[in-house]
Amino acid sequence: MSAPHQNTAAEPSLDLIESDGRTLADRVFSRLQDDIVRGHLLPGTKLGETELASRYGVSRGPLREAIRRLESRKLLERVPHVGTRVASLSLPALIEIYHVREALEGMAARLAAQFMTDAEIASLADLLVQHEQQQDLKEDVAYFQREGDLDFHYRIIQGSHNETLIQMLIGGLYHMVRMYRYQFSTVTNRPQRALREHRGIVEALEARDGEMAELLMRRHISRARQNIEQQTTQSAGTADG
Amino acid sequence: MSAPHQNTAAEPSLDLIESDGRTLADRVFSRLQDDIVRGHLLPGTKLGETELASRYGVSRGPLREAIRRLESRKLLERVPHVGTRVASLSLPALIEIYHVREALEGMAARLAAQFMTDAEIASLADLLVQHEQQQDLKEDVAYFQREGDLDFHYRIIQGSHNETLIQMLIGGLYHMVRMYRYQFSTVTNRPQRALREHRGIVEALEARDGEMAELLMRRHISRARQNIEQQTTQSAGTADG
DNA sequence: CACGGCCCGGTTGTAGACAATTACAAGCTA
DNA sequence: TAGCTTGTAATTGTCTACAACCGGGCCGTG
Repeated sequence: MSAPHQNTAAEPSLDLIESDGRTLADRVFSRLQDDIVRGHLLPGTKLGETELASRYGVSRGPLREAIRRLESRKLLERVPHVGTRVASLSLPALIEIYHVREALEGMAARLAAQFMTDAEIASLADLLVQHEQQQDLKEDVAYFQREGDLDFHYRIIQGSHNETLIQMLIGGLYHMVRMYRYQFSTVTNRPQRALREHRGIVEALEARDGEMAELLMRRHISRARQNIEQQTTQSAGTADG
Repeated sequence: MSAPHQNTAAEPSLDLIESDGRTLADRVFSRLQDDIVRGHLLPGTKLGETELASRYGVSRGPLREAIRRLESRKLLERVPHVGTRVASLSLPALIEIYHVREALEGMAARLAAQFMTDAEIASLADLLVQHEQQQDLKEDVAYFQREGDLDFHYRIIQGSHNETLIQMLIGGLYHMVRMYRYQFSTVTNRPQRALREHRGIVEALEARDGEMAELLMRRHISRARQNIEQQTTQSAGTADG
């Protein structure tokens, strides 16, 4: 097993020597964020700078820059002179996020009804058809819930054509949502209903009915939140929306 | 005027040697942010790392960490291998921010009506009385517009008791709003009306009427945005809200 | 005279070494 | 034995030096 290059993928993440356009700090940032969001690094894990630096094959400089950026995204918690650990998201914090999503994505849906092009809406409808087929076939439902419906929400958010809004949701909140989903390996217990709600939203967009789109989106997210609250007061967590 | 210490305020920012609890990078971060927001560094200014480092009396390491954090707050724009410059906020971007504020602060007002303590609301009412007196005396109206009414909005935001929401508004958007105000040295042309609107919001809070508080706050911010749009299509900008 | 390639100064990106602070543990004292 | 003090190891914070990359000016050529 004597490897000339560091190409062996024994550890979850080792090499990022190959150079694209981005800088080392950028790549470490992406890599670390992915490891956190996908649950390779569990919440509360202590992150030693020296260890991480050698693990990713970079010096501590770029690593620290990546840490700083992840800290401002609330994915890492840092205490001066003490250390960095992976942020542990609490249930109340998650509920807060869903409340904010309700306001923000409701707004996004309203703007999307106004600004999305016909082509974008048609593409979104196509996506929904794919989801319905996957749903019918019972084929990898987990995938649908994990990434599929995020695509749905992403597209509507970007359809708002409001860069500030897009940045706040996709660049900020959604990392936490995704992290939560991976943490609790949650598969919604109401996929049928969620899918119906998605379809209703698309229909509102097709009708260019902004108020209706906002109403339905808010209701959709609100129900997802209520679902989380219900499930978690009993045992394990679950979400969609 | 030969000063033994670096107490002379000739340059906008020179010394931060005195050590409190925080780390160097943190202090540089605060200092830089302040210089940007208050307009000591004008939008579009090229920021050389070496020059800045010597200006603030630190090495490039802490400086770069501060830059990275300001970049994720959208106060700096960075291009790899090229350089960093102060973000120049465009009018469309500002309008976007006000649209988001409308949704977010409307939500904050609704939550504030639910969660603010009686003491907090009373204190807010006191603040408003102070503003009205300043207003009556025509005494430093600029101050009222610059910082005074921000206090008003800050308190309601924090009254929401939703940490995510607070972070997004006060930790994110409001820096841009403040920067805009300093840039255009804007004094609202409708202080009377803005003050009346503030009072209406407080009354809704006192009545614990969340829906009314949200409605009034949204209307308040919407009017401020319309005011900006009107003024800027003609000549200089102005804002409140 | 215009255009393209090359060289050079300067800036940013990265690495490694040094200093400062914290946390833990062993030893001393009451 | 309990509590405090102090010493030590390890980690983080900071600095200096080196390497890689970009931009602008110069020269040669069509």
